[in-house]
Amino acid sequence: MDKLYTITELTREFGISTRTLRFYEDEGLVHPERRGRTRLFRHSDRHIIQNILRGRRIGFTIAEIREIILAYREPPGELGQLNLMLKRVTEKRAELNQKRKDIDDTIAELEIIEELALTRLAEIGVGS
Amino acid sequence: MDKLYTITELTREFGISTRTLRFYEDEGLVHPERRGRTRLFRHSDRHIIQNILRGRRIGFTIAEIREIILAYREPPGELGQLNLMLKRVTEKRAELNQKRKDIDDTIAELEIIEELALTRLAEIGVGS
DNA sequence: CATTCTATTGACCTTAACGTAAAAGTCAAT
DNA sequence: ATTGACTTTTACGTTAAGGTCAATAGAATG
Repeated sequence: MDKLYTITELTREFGISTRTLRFYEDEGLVHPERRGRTRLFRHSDRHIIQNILRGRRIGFTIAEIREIILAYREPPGELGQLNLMLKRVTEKRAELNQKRKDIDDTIAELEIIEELALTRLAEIGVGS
Repeated sequence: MDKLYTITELTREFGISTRTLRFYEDEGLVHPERRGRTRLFRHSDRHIIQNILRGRRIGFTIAEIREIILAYREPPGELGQLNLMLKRVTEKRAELNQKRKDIDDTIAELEIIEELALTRLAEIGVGS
């Protein structure tokens, strides 16, 4: 089962446009085969698309996403590059931890807003 | 102690530009006083700026941030609006929970990358 | 075979969130 | 009174991540 996906199959599955997938190909993130001129995506492409969308949801740029994908594919051979990569990983992790905290704080704030609204609703509901 | 902040005090504290703060004023998020023409920011403004930056870090647009700020300031009086607001809050919370999961998954992935790199480093370190 | 989808390429267009530069005013200190 | 640091408004510029549109090409189906 080496299923190949057409572009519209994937756009429907992920709720994105064909333009978006072609853009990701132009950016070198994904490498579909060709039958004639039409693209056929492999499982690996599909998996990468999922990663891209995940990265997108948490606010990574395409450049950052590409960096992570590449780091996964081919860990650099040179010492300097490896140390640089470790530093970048540490930075990213700190950034993500900050975002986690921001999200938790915002959820807490949303809950306060929710309670305000519910209280207000109860008042109106009783009064009317 | 009703300290007022100048614009550059705040840009330095938060690591943002004056342009950014003026933009936030144009967007109606912040309402500094004026002494002559120069802006003087209150504590409440400073607090809102912190909220904006937090929202920004987790990828909210200015419009979304404004919506949250307004919801906090003045819970709507009308029933339809209140119900709409509750729906939006529920949506936002779901979105934030998804982002939390995305972040956790990405952190896990970064840790794999880190281990790959450390292993590679050990190999090189021993070999040289 | 003609038609009807669906895909492709190339080009220019769009939006948010500021950046940047110009021209000019304010204020304290030298 | 000039320098220097800081501020203002106005206005055009920029970048990322696609959107949109036109013209063309294959593919599939009646």
